[in-house]
Amino acid sequence: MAGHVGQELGRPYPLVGQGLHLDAIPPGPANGAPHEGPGSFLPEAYNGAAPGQGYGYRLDYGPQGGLLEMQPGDPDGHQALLRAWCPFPMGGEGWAPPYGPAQPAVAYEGLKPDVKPERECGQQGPMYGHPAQAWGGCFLPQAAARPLAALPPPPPGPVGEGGEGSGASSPQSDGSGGSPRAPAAPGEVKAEEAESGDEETPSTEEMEQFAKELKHKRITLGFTQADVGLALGVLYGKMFSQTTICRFEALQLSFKNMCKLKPLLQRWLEEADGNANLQEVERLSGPQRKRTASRRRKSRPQFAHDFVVRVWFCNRRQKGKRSGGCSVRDDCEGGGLPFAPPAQLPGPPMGHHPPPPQGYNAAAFATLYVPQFHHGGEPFDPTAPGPPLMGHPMHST
DNA sequence: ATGCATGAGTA
DNA sequence: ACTCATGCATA
Repeated sequence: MAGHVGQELGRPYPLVGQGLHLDAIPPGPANGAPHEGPGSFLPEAYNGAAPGQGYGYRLDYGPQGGLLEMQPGDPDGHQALLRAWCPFPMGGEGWAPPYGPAQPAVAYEGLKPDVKPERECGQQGPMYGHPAQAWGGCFLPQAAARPLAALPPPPPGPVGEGGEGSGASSPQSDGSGGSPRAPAAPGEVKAEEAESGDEETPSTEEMEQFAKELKHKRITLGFTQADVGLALGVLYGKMFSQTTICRFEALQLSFKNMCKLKPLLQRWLEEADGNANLQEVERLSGPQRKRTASRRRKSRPQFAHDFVVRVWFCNRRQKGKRSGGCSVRDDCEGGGLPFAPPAQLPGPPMGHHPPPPQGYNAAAFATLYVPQFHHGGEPFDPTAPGPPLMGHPMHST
């Protein structure tokens, strides 16, 4: 379950590019409330457990974060949207943890090779003059890591791995100690590799090539290594540190490890690249419907933030009406609040956003992971007053 | 970008 | 005891 959030196969909603993109919200540090766990900027923050339904993501805008949940059958993702953020204190009135506390999750086991890697040789070969651990182990062709495409659909449940803490927590699928060595000699045992692309055990050259490409595109797209590491967490439930991404790019990981990470990074790359292209296309496709001209274009982070705030108010009004009896149509207009907002909003509304984590490139990250909202095929600004938000069920309070 | 530490898995 | 994956802290 875990480790599989956002996997394309089972992912109910696509990432940026088609309709609503809720499966990834830029993680950020908890706002205000100094508490650990959910909401804090930790890997665990992504471990929204969703036993039996949908996929969960912590939306770190609130003090306790929020669970962004997506479920099949909610094509527009409004349900998810409305559940995206809960302004109420955890456990407090109005708050019902969708799935309970985050649970320790398993790693991205899908990438664990089914077969024990077999070393073909035991020669030393610290490639690229890097760490002693570099390029250890190699696979025989049939021992290649399972292609991502063959991974089982993301079973519902906690995502990612429990906190990485300081030590490693990755499952050691191999453990075979042995002299590091480059993978199979190019061309020798990797015949059937061609068709499936790179999901098969790549050759050293391919790996180098990929690492190079990754770095290049990453930089081109404006992402930092940390961004990528975070993205993997969001997309696949297994977050990686800047260090790891850096080492991957520098080919400083064991070959086996490289093989394990490659599919994830490859997918990230495709995702990021694809999105970039899409945006370019949209940009070039001319001035379609101009958004409300007067409204300045918001940055995506701001956009997402505003949306959250907006939903909060909507829910709040709705709640008020339910108890107050007012039955006037609520158009979610920003003005004329039927009641005064709480003196202190627990989330983004009143607080200020703490600085993003080190190396976190919010702008670039948002470009790829902040959802874009569409309504009837047309993109719309959920922070704007109007129909789009209306009529959609709200998160039960 | 990398030295060092850590913890899981293995022999 | 040792290998390995990984992250933190820091240069």
